[in-house]
Amino acid sequence: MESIDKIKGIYEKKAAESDKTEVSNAVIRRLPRYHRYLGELIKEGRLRISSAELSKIMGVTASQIRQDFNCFGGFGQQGYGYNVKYLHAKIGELLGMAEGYRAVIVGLGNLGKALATTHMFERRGVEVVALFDVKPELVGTDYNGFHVYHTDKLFDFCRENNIHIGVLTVPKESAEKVAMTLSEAGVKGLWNFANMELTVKDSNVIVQNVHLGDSLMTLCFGVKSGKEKGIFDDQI
Amino acid sequence: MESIDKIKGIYEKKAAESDKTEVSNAVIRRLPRYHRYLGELIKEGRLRISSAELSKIMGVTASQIRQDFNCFGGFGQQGYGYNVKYLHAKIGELLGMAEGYRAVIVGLGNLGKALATTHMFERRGVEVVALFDVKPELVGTDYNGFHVYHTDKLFDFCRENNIHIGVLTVPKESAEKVAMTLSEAGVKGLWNFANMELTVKDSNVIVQNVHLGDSLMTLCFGVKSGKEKGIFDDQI
DNA sequence: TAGATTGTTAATCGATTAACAATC
DNA sequence: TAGATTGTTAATCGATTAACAATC
Repeated sequence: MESIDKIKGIYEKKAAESDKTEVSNAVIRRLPRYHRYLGELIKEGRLRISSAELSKIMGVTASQIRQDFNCFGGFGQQGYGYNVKYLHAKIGELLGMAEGYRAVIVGLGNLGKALATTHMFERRGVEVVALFDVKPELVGTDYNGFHVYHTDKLFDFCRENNIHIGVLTVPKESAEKVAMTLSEAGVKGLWNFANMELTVKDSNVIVQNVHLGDSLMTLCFGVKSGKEKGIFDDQI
Repeated sequence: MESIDKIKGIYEKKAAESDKTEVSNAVIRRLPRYHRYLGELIKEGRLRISSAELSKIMGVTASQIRQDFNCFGGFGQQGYGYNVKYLHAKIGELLGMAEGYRAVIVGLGNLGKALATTHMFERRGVEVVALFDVKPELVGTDYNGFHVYHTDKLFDFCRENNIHIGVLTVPKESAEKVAMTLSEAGVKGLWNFANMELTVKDSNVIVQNVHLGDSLMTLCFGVKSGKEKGIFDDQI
């Protein structure tokens, strides 16, 4: 009896794993880039494109493009290629652009301001709901149409407003504390610009660290080693 | 005669390739992270560390650490481990921190200001020499101790001041033109924050694109797919 | 139908991990 | 010397590329 349950358990686990559609990180990290290029093609009025042509534009192999898209089921049609708009929409969906995610930006220094000013979030279906800072001259004001709250209010605000994403543009020293607050308030993703790696215990929170300094160093390495025309893309 | 020259050519090419010390991109991209962690260890007063302990701290395998460092020759000592300060210094050297690179920031919006304000550059041995913008209210002023020139002066300035790195925080529309100017003025590396991929023809220039939007999208994907505690690191 | 191009399997390549001999 | 830990080779794993049958 016991051993049958065990075997059943193993099978169920296997099934669950397999329909988890385990897509490799390598593929995931390429999705935003596909999305950008397809957006450009739409602007240019292109209706369809083959993996061969897209591969030339993007500087990757056609094989890789077809493999990548096939991780998520067929987006194309034999003999025709891919419908640009459809593919663009599908990848956008995969990336969660249609989920209506809501974000707060914590830390309104120059970087926080820069992020609050671009259209980066709205263009990707993420709504910035509020800004947070501790500086008395900022708290209570509006910036670019967003209200600035004191960071004391962060926990309650996120609880009450169903916030999915917290953007950390605070100084290194307060990053860990803010991350903790956000995670306890139920936020699901942290976009971390503080120059340190967060150790969030809550296993429901995922952290995306942005290390601009690392990017600069990689560029310096390239300059030093005099790489022939190299184009690096930052990602993850 | 011709065929002998041909063969000779092939051999010379092979030799040149082999002493190019071809280090994989995967390794290069990990170097800044090693450097950061070693910096932390120095702050903590650690004098030596084994690959085993470092692997625990950084969440990678000890094998990988030893392989990575060995791409550049032995930095450690059997039975002892690695001298933290020495290793930190060596990796810094590899990354070009001691090269005395000089940079200009072009585009003094919020992002340009953010970069001009952090100590990111000086901490990595890169000197910011000047800022550039086209806005009349900025041109001729100083920002955070750096002089702001009109972008018209970019070409001459870079020529005359031996600038290695150009930071592009200009709007998308002007990015391509600024990149061209910088590359013609002899700049060796472009750090591109404009939300587009540059096509620089000059094969002596390397471009590092920073796509913050891609990073945000990757985070959204993670949130959507409800990845169990995942920590992504942005890089290249 | 013939031509084009995907979806998908097989082959290759490269990167990571494991193992262990060298050596401090 | 014995113990520790690297440097390095071999084994494994995963990702990319090539090839081609399926099919629009």
